[in-house]
Amino acid sequence: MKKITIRDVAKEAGVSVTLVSFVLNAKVGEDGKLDCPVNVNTAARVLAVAQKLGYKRNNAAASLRSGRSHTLAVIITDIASPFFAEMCRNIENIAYKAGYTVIFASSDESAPKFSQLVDAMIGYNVEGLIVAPCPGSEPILERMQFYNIPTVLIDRDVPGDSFGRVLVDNVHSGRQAAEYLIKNGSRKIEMLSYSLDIQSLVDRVAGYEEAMKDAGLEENIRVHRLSSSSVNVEAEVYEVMKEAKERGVEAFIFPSKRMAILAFSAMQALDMRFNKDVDCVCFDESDVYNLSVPPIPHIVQPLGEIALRAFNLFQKMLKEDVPPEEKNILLKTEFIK
Amino acid sequence: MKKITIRDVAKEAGVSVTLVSFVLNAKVGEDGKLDCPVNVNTAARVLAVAQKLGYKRNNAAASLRSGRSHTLAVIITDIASPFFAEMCRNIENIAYKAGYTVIFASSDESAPKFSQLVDAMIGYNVEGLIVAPCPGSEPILERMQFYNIPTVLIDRDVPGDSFGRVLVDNVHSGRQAAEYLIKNGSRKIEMLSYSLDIQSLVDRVAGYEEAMKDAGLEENIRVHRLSSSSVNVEAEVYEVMKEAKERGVEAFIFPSKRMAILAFSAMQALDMRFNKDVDCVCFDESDVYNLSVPPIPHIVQPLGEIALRAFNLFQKMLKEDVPPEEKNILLKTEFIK
DNA sequence: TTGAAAGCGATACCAC
DNA sequence: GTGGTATCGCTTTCAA
Repeated sequence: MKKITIRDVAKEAGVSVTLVSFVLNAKVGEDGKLDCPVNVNTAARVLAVAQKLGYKRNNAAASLRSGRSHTLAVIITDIASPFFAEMCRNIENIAYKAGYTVIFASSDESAPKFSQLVDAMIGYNVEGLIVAPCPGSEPILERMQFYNIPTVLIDRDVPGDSFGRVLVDNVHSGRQAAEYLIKNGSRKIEMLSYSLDIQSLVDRVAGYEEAMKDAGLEENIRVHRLSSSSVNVEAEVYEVMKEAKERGVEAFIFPSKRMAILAFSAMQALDMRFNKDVDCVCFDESDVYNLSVPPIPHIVQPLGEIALRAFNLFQKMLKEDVPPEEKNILLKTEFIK
Repeated sequence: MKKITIRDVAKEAGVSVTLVSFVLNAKVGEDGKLDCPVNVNTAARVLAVAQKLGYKRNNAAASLRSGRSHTLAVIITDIASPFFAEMCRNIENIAYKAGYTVIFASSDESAPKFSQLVDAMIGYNVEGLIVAPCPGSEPILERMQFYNIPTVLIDRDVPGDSFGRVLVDNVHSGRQAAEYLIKNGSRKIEMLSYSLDIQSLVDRVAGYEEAMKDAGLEENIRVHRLSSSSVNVEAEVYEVMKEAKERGVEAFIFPSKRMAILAFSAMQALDMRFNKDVDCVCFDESDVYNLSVPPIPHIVQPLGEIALRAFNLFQKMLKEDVPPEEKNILLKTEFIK
């Protein structure tokens, strides 16, 4: 009921609060011994008393005094998206092992909410921020810079050379998808995309086009751009697939999970079968990919590595000035067969 | 760069720190006016100065002094599970509107990690905990009680009458599934489950059995219990489905997403088609359910409502003693056609 | 090795 | 309405 403070422990152990603080903050060295200028016996006694009394450090007080919070903020656009959820889990695990607590939040793609969140995080004295920026977040991210809080971008880029970045090479992933299909014998390979300029999709398309050119299949390049705003994307995709069937398209690249699912629905209606009538490579992760036999090959972001690199970069930025070449990390995607 | 404190604001505005604190903490009344004993002009000036200087409250200091943190902890078993991810998102949204920050963490079904997390949360002075307990968490949850921190259980139950609970009626959901299939004309309705005693599955099975009895189909009750530990569940499920096909089973209930996917894979291999050869009702949420036409009916937990009820219950418990009948909330599942 | 005492930045109490 | 100041629990000099 009553909170046990460092004073209670000190009194009970018959030492000063200073000693208690020393002992409680000492790191255990490799030899298993406490790394602090305190008599081992005293230290042991303090530890025992703290345990007995059920002492819990008051982080607010510690943070206030020391200026450190051992807290990392992660703001993504949508924690309910499987990609980000898995990302959060990875970051949390890594951070946890390093003694950090992580505060997650979703911006919901809203700049005002993002702004409020950033303020809240500053108020929490977070030591760093890992963020998937939403549209309009550039000026807000400047605030982190003002407070000198190391900030690492993931998933999406925004300009600014103070940020760290851990992004994936989407051009390469588009290439990877196309090359796989080419190697598998397809020639007429087409791609779905949005008419919107979403950078990751633009890059994937570019990679696809490069690979097609390299294979001398330049004439077969064809990208179907869906008007993502349309209420009737289903019909649009259906038309694309129907026409593709008539034209004898051999393979498709679906650069997002959403598009893949739309396409599969259409294919089902058109009685087109994966691996028989048409080959394909998808992106992201979905139960649907693993349902068919053989599973549908897909390309995923290396989540674990993004998380690890982002956290390590944050820690490095916290400690020292990191040169630009180390602050911009570009990872390759993973191809899952 | 330099942190702006309340003193800086006070000095710049030519008032005392007390006034600044009053103004900055005042709630805006319905009339848009600040609800505090401060001259409106002074208040406006203070607000303007704070804004100009870019003042951000130091939560650590505020929390230390006031004992309040406006922070809610949410510990679930796995933040990467879509169910929990969506749950977190809902809780975060609701809590955010109420002025709370949420700290999420996953226990990974590990009691020791859960214990560490709980200690960390206590150290953060969280005002409440919403938790999906993992096996072995009972004694750890007692600690929250010791510190008088309102605790609300979701998804799974553990004994203890100090906790709040927002759970779903799984017996009812099993019944719902069976009744739907019966109404749709099936008689030979069977169910997959695990040999393990997972309470939610046990309840769903019970509901199924009740509904079958009520419909006079007692003899058709059949529950296939998979040895969940088996490395070869796929083969096990395949056998069940194959044999079911031979016996002419008309419908299946798959009480978890995992089982549904296993079953669909097997069905594909056996050339059994949903809605044609066999009807079914699944649980949880998956892309797979929406792929087929018509979509596969499934039963989901009412996420938004669980989140809302859990948060409201936490707030109520924080303010006052809540009678047991209000502390135990049982919700109905949602049937999605 | 040990301890006394000075703050960290806010809030809360009390006096004006 | 307004302001002075003790205080929350801890870390951090500095001195012994």
